[in-house]
Amino acid sequence: MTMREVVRPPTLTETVATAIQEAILRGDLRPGEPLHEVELSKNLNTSRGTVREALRLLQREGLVEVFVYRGAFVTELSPRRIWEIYTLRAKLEPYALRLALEAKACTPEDLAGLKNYLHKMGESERSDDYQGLITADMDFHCLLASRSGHALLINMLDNLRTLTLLFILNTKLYRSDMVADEVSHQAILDVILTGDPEAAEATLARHITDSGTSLLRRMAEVGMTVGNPLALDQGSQLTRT
Amino acid sequence: MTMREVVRPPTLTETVATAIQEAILRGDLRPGEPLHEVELSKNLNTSRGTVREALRLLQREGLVEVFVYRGAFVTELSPRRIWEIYTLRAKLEPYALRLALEAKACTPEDLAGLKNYLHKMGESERSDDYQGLITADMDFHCLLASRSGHALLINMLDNLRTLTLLFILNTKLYRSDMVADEVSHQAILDVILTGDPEAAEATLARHITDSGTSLLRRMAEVGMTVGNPLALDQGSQLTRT
DNA sequence: CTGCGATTGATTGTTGGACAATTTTTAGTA
DNA sequence: TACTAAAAATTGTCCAACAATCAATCGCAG
Repeated sequence: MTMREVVRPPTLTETVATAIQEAILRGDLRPGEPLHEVELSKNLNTSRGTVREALRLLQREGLVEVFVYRGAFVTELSPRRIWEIYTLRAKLEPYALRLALEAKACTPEDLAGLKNYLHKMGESERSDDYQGLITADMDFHCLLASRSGHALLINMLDNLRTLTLLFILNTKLYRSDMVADEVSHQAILDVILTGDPEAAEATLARHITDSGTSLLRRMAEVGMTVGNPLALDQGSQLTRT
Repeated sequence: MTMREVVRPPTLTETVATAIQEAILRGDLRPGEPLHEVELSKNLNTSRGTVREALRLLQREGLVEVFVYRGAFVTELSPRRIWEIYTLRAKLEPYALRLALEAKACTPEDLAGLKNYLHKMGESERSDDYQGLITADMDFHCLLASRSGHALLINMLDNLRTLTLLFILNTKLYRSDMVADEVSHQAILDVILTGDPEAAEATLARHITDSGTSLLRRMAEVGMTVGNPLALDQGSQLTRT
């Protein structure tokens, strides 16, 4: 008898959580919007407790912020927070790639998958499929990270990527990066094929850093605040608490 | 009227969570031990729901693992997981230090604090105060990280440090590292005083990596498994899922 | 005696209602 | 208008119950 992957039927809390998450990433629930427990429990036909747990789950992913006695809100991404997300990704994702290469964990299928996502990106771009483009982009980075085999790292990167998604989908700034990103991804793929962990790590780090700074710069140009009108502190500018 | 920091009275859930956390770090609850909701709610004079939320909080910190329909358990740290924790700390903590130095965010008081923790470590060592020694060690690293001003990063490092604590307190292996750690910390302090971010980052990275590999090596020697008797895979050895 | 399946018991998942604590809103007053 | 106090809305916490699932026990065939 072959080993079969047992799929646990998701608990109701998880179902509710993903429902809310999809609503957020679909744009039905915008950043800063309050998430009332009773309202959600009515709409989703569940109890308040279940909604509470679901909201805490999303809080763990960073998609929702919870304040005592004030409730849960869709996370508002300040430029500062976006900077934090991109700097962390720039540190962690290249490290994951390095691990994967050092362990020779990238199978030919993986490489084919990467190439496929790359192809999808180009295709989505030509057909003006914004959503598809972003999805392919995320899948590309996701596959890279997953091959590290580093569970904690993979989990962190998952959350950071979800936040990146939330940010990108709520600003239309990403579009102008499409072409640059595609050639950049091609470069990454090339480096991976050489199998040099050091070089791959450096290349990926640069790609992520560039994406982040590019987005932040254009955010500043447009004067966009992504919901939270905080100070537009540039890059490595730090403020004491 | 001066701005006053309002201290929110901790919610009951948080109180319960810290109570359980302290019990775990005190060693009353050992890794792998089950945490029954009803039992805890009786002991702590609260409702089951409150205990549930507290357990999810601890799950987010990594101190507790929750399985559907099976309950919560004190996290069992496999050598593999310990390797993951130390590699991540080795990547993130030095980066935090670098940020702090680049932003010149280290005040003289901070340096005095670091020196103080260093002093405490030496003192605790001479008086054989194991707990005090570890606490001072953690405080040292905590202060370093906090000055980065990078909220996401600080949060991640907090969780990783708690896990490190859980691990160290459940193995007596740390003791033989005491002296080495103290001189190592002194070296870190020296590099910080020079103010060179690059050098400080490198020094701290080496310190953490050394601590991790040293602990893992001695774990393997003793054949210790910290609860979970998984494969004792060495360092960067990776296994596909 | 051993290995297997069905039954039982224990524990978690989920519900609904209720009340307390706190915030937010509203109304009223100077 | 600004400030204060009452009212409404929302979250925090508790309780009791039932459903769903897991762990242990028991009986039975081999």
